[in-house]
Amino acid sequence: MKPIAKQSTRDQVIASLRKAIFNGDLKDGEELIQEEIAKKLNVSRMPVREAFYALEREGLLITNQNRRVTVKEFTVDDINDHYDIRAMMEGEAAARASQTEIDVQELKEIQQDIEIAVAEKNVNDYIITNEHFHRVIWKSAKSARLLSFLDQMWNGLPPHLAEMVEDQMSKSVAEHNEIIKAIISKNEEQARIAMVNHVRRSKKDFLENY
Amino acid sequence: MKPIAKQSTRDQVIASLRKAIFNGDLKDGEELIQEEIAKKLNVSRMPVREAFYALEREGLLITNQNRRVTVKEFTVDDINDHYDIRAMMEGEAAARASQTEIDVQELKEIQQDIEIAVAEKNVNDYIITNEHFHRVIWKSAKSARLLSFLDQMWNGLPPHLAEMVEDQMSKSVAEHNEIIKAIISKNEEQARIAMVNHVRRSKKDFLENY
DNA sequence: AATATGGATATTGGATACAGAATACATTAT
DNA sequence: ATAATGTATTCTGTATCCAATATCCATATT
Repeated sequence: MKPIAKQSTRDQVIASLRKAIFNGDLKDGEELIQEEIAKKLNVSRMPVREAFYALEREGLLITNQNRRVTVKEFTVDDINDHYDIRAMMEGEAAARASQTEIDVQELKEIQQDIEIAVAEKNVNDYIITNEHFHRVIWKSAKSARLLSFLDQMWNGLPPHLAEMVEDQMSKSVAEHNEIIKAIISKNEEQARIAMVNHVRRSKKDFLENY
Repeated sequence: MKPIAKQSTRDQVIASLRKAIFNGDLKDGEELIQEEIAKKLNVSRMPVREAFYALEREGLLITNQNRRVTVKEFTVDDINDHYDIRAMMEGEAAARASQTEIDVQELKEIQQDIEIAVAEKNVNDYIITNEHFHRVIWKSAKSARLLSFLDQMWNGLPPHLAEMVEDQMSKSVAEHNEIIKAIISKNEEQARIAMVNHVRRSKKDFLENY
């Protein structure tokens, strides 16, 4: 038996809003009204307010003084910036992970799950398992700051903007294998480079489909 | 005439709490009660709640489910981590800044102000001008993500833990000059190295006085 | 007709009130 | 006496209420 993961209303609202933004149900630049969202989600305005605030800090919403919040519009520059910084930080995480007793077996197993998802063209499974892969590396880097920032970035850009095309997924698989190889051989700089390349290539594909 | 910078109660509470933590008025591990803080600051619980939430995301407070928030206790590992990640990010910022049309004149002027503060042994002025110096570089790096993360880090560790000793301030001045030199010569890697060294040395001094 | 002014409306920010969860304490049973 | 259970208290989370502010629209003024 596992402990029950209680979720506050606020966190549920955050999840709902994030999902809606990622789905495209809430479009870029759209104005959100506390009461409307509250009514739709059948909660009071209070948790919605706190959710707005949280998502503003995450960079997904923009709030102006006493004015409605709007869904952040991402420019090409924003996306470039996002991926460049992410590449640096994920690279650092991979480099650090390669120097620790990271559970390579776990990584390999996740990678197999990813390959299954890709073979089945199951985009949803791909997204979940891919995130898992990255998170194992982040965790092994053993840096609270790095983890927190990577977390913010992972949630910080609506992925719906780029469709997960088949082509992209298989490229990803190959790149993950490069990362695993570098980690196994405990080659710090190779791990960094492999990860940076992986993220940079994602950026390119993202922008091409944008 | 400048526009009046209205500040929400929430933001004022955030500022008060941060200051209290940095001063040591709120000690590591201390439990905070929403209503107590609200009463002390003569506001309602609501802005206090949101301030708690914001400071939790900043890493200064820890909140447990339905339980009081506590002031984060920083271990030596946390401090090492903090400075290491900051070194990486500030290094990146300096490297980027060196490749842009950064206002070197402004940097030099700030540096002069820092030198005055150091000569006068005015710790408060030193803290303000030093932050200014760093922020100019961050801004020139032209990365919203980097800026946001550096901002979080700058506010993320209570500086009261280490006294600003005279010795440290003068070392800082010399290091800043190295950074300026590298930026003037538009030497990207040199700028990065100079900044990384600067932050790493700060860490050492911080830990020695800890 | 164009611009400014004043008031109505919409919406947010903050205070208060109420409900639910966690802890501490007392009481009971073994 | 010790452990388990029930109860009271404290504090947090959510809802509702009130006040302040911004926007919108109608009207007046030049």
